[in-house]
Amino acid sequence: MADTYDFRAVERKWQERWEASGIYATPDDGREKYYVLEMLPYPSGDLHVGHAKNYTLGDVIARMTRMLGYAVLHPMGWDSFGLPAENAAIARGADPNVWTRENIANMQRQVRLMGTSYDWSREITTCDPEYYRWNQWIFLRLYEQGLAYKREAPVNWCPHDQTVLANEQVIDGRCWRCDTPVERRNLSQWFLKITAYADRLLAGLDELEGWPDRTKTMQRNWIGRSEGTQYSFGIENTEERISVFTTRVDTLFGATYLAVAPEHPIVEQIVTKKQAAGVREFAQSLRSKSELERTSLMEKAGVFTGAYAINPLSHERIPIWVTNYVLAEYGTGAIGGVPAHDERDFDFARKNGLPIAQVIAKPGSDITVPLTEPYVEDGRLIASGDFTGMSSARARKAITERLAAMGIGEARINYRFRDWLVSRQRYWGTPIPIVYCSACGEVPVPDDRLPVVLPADVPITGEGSPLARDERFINTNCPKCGGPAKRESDTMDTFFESSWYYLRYIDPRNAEQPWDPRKAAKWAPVDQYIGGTEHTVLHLLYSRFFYKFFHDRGWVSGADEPFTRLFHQGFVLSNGEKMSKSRGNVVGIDQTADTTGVDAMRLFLMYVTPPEDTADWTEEGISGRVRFVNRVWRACEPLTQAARSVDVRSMPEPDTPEEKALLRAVHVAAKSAIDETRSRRFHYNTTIAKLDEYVNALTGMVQTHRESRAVLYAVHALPLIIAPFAPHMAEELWERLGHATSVHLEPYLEPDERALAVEEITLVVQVNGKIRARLQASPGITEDDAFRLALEQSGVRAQLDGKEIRKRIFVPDKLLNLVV
RNA sequence: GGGCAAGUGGCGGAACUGGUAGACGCGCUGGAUUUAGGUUCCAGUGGGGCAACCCAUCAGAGUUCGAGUCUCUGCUUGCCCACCA
Repeated sequence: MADTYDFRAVERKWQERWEASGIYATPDDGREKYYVLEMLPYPSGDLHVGHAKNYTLGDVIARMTRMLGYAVLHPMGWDSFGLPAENAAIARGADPNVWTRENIANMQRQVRLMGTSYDWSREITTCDPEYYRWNQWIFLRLYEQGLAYKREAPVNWCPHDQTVLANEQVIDGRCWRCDTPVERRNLSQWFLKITAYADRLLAGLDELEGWPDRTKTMQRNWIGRSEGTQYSFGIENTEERISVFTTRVDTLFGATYLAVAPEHPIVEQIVTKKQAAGVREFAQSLRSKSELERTSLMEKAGVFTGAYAINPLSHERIPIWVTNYVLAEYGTGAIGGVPAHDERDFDFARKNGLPIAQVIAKPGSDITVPLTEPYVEDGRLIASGDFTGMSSARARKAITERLAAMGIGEARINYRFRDWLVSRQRYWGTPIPIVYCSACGEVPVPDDRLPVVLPADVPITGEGSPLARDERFINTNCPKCGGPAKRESDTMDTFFESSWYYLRYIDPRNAEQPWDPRKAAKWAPVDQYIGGTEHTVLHLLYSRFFYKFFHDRGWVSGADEPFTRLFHQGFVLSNGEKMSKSRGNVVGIDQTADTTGVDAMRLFLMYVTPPEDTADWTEEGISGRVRFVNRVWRACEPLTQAARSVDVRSMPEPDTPEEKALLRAVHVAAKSAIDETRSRRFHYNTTIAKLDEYVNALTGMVQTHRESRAVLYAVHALPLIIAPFAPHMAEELWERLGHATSVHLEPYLEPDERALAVEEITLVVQVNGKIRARLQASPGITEDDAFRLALEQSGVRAQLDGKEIRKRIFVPDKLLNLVV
């Protein structure tokens, strides 16, 4: 028996050699490009097998694509700004920079340990001044275009992290990082005008055929486009008007009250003396509540302001209420309450004894019976003045036109999502390159003074903004007038860095610009992006926004979407449970590399489930792949000398059915790997199953057919075929087969039609759809021949039993169905 | 409450376009090798029946010569959104 396979020695040997020889450098020749990218990791510490699944998938795709003849770009870097580094500083006095660099060093080591094929010459680290200077540069370009602006607005404040959050970072009213209920505060903050791209962000989704539908749907819902009408109600005894937005202007005649958000500025002006105390108390009670309490408070409540509005078409006088269910941030912060045709308004009107006036009739019913529940569908208008009798759709148009003619309304599109709040009151991030001068006001830092460097040795306490307290940093001179000025003390949301990093990889050492547009024209966009579902809205939406902006500036060409195809990998459980430090069940990379080997780990992760599904890491499961690795070694290694003489690019003719079957198994496996790659299905679990069959066939023959050309060919082809999955063992066998160059730079094994062809098929014979016989036959057998053979089968004859055959269904090489 | 996805052996899964359900692996059972354990190798492994056969892809209906796959209803699970006017 061959020596047992020493995976530790082999894996270390090849990782060192690949490193030294730089075989994974991105080629820049005439070959077609392919850009494979896994989402930029945050360097939080140790990697576990969950990370390994993500990087293995990307690596298998990169290696397969490389062997299929593409110029593959497969880079790696570190999303290294962010709160964990600061929290480490607060918790144990660590320097965020040192802490981050140590983590990066460790994670980089572990990523290499997984046998990945990254082009490390393109590595980027977002907390490097040479990276974030381009953050600042991009920020200034957005600023010039009016797409970055500062304004005071009610924002989400996390009291634990002591910073504001983007809307996208508030999950169920809680901070996405620390789960603390988020508060509302009125603060002056920097925003990026992502809403200016709303329609293009929506329309672009339709073009993204390589994206999961779920993800596209979630982005559509997040953007939340709704078409409607904005119009205004007059207020009795004043010149003031209140604007409302509605998608159902056809129900206008059914408005029986007007509801406004407590924060609406009009409230102060219109509230009557008598009602003032009650309204103030109501607004106060809401203000002191966290966002979470307010949204989970399903009970609708409100207070009458004492004021009345006038319906612009019916001229009815309706009361104005302050309510908790109208949101200040959406639409105009006020609505016309139509209880008969809206569930929320119905609910509210019932609780507060407000009238319910039906103005839409269900098609086919003329009679108006008192509504027991709101009728929210379209219908035909009743009791609606000139518009009575119209369909809802027609009335929406007609009423909008009437309001427009009166000068008090217009068609309007509203979006649910808000501009992206990008400033953070934290230290470990990119400084926002703006200076405040008492004479010149808000002044952008000129490009030639970038980067605005984040100062070192800043005390971090977790209270307030660290940079705001740092006199060395804050005090500067105005770039315009040279007078004393103050720097912006806020830093950027870390999602800013990750919104464009994939372009920096294309030209990572460019000192003149973030990237050369000519290089981007070649390498962008990313062809295959791989990452978790948690970034469905945040990172993926922001990146799409940035890319469209870059496209508009001419910095990228072609399509205006950054990621042509997107794949969400599933996560990894440990014995059915979520991996966590507190459970003590985290399966680490170092440990796995030492106990089972990296090749076995990679094979297992690709084999256990399709890559999009949740995988379960178990001892038994991984042992199956350890066995496989050893089986391959035992089958191939002893024959590597003998197999040297075989040309792997020229398949031998089989002499026996066994050899034929073996050659077929070889080519079926190769074809599966190629098909899964080209179809972008990536179900390599089925490929590895076919590799099992290949190795099983080979194992059965290596002892008895040592001299067989087919066996030696199968031995020689195996490292070529498993190279993307088990790169170390493949390389070792390849070397022992007498090759001086890397198997990873070889073309993949081309599936041979002769090997894939079968000489005998199994034809299923059914009677009335039930299987009664299986015939061995040559491919291409005719229906008549099949029928004749079928009638000779006793099982078929017994079923026919003299009955009349009414119909014959013949599927060539598959099945014959006789209907009696 | 709304939306989307999914339910196949003891387990992970295969069957991609309606055409041999359960490939491949894990586990389990028996045997061989071994001082023993482990390793390795061989055989078996959805349920029922002596057998011919019958029953099986969450449940029920439908379409079809034929349904794991298509349609409808219900159940279960997972994820996402939840006062967005």
